[in-house]
Amino acid sequence: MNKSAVLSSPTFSPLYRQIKALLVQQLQSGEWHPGEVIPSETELAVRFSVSQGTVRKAVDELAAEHLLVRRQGKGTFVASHDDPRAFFRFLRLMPINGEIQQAKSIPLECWRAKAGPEASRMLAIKVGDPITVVRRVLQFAEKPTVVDEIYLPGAIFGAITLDMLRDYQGSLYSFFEDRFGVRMVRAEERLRAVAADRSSAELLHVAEGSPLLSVERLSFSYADKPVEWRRGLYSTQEHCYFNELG
Amino acid sequence: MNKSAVLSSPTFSPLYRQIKALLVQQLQSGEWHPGEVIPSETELAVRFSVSQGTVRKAVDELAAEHLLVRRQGKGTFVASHDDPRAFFRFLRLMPINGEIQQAKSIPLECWRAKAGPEASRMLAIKVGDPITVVRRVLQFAEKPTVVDEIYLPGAIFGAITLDMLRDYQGSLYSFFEDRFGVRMVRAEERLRAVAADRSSAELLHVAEGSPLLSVERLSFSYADKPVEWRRGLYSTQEHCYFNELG
DNA sequence: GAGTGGTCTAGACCACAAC
DNA sequence: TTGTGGTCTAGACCACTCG
Repeated sequence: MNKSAVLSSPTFSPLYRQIKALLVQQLQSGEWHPGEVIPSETELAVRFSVSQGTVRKAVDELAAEHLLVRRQGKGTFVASHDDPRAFFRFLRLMPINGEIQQAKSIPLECWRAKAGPEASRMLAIKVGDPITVVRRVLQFAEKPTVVDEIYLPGAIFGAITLDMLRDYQGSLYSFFEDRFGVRMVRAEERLRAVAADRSSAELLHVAEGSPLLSVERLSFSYADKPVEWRRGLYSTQEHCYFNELG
Repeated sequence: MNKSAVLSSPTFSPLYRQIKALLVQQLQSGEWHPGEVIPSETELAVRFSVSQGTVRKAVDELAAEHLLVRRQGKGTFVASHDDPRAFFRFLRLMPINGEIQQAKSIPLECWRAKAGPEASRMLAIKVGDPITVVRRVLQFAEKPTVVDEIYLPGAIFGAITLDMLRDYQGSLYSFFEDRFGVRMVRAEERLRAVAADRSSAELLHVAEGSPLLSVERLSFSYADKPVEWRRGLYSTQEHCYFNELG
C-alpha cells in the first residue's frame, strides 16, 4: 500500500482518521446497531489493511466521543441510550438534597405542524416542511419538574403518535433509537432564567411568574446532523442543573 | 527495571498512569510554571526509564484534561489561563445575538471572614478558619451582567486586597495563577433559576424579583483540591449559558 | 538542518470475560 | 483455553517550527 501518497495529500488526514470516518459511516448506515458488538480490532485491522494500533487509535477517539464503548475481554460495542451510564449525560438535573431518582416521562400532546422560521433554521429544513411536535412533562418522585416542547423533522419522525410514546418504556432517546434508528450523539444547550407562564406554572405546580430554568437544546445525530430541537422549562426548587467544567 | 512487579501489584495501575502521576506532582510542586515548556517526550522517557510511547500516553491524558498543551514542532507546555483558548472554558456566558465580547471585571469589595458551615464544607476547611471573600460585577459591552461572590481559603489567598484586584489586567483565574501560583483545573457548577434580590437587581439594572440564573461553582486545583467556591447571579436578558453535551 | 510532536508498524505480553 | 481489549516497547518516518 502506498502510504506516502495518502500522507502527503494536500488536505492531510492521518490514516487513523480515515479509518475513523469509515467506522462512523458504518454506524450511520445502520450496519451495526446500538448495543451490538463490532468486529474485533484485529479483524478490523485486517479488513482495512492497517495495523491494529491504527484501528485502536480510531476506536479510541470514537470511544471518547461516546459513539463506541469498549469493554475489556468482551469487545467494542455501539453505544446505546439504553445503557444506564448514558442516562445522565443528556439530563443534567439532579436533586439538591437526596439521592438521584429515575425520571418518569408523561407525554401530553403530539401533533403535526409546518416548520416556522425558527424550527427550520434549527433543524436545517425548509420553512413549511412538516415537523412533529411533542409536549410532555418529566416527573421526579411523582413531582412534575420539567415541561418540554420537542420539535422533530417530520421526514424522519412523522410516524410518532401519542400512544407510541405512552406505551414505550424507557427514555425518549432510547425510543428514537429503537423505533426510528436515530441515535443522538451530541447536543448544544442554551440556558436562561425566565418567569413561568401560566400554562407551565400550572403543570409544574409553581406560581405564575416564578423563576424557571429555560433550557433550549439542539441535538445532533451522526455526521452532525441536527435532528431534534427542544425547549424545556425546569423547576429548580428541589433540583439543580449540574455541569462539570473540564 | 522489574516491570512485572509493578504490573501485577494488587492495585494495578499501568505504567503510563504512574508517569502521569509523577508529571502532575511536578506541576503541583510548581517546578514547571504555567506557560512554560516541559522537557521533550524523549527526554522524559529517558528520565523515567520508559519508552517514548508510554510518556506519550501519559501526556495525552494530561492534554485531554487541559493540564498540558501540545504544540507540534514547539513542545509541550503547561496550560495557562492566560491562553485565550482557555477563556471560555470557565465562563460559559455568550450573547444571544451578536458576537462574543470580552468580559470586564469590576471588583466591588474584598474582606476577611471566618468560614461558616457551608464555606467550610465546600472548601474542605474547618468552621472558623479564615476565608477571603470577594464581590464583583462582570460587564459585557459596559452592561453589568453577572454579580459574583467568591469565597477563598485564607490560608492560600489571605493576601488579596481590593487594590490588587483592581490593578490586575486579565481574568481572575490568571490572577490566582500569576500572583498565588494556584491554577484552577476543573470545576463543578450547579445552576438554578432564582428571583433577583434587591441588591443584585440594582447592580444588574433589572427589576427586583425578575428571574436570574444562579450559578454556584466549586473549583479545584491539582489533586482535586477545592480552592474556590463562588455564587454568581447572571442576567440572561441578552446572554445565555452555553453548554455542550458530549 | 535540528529538534519537537504526530503517525504507523510489528510484536510481545498482561488483564479480563466466557466457555 | 481462547479471544477480547489494554499495555509496553523499539524503531522508522512524517509534519511542523525555528534559527
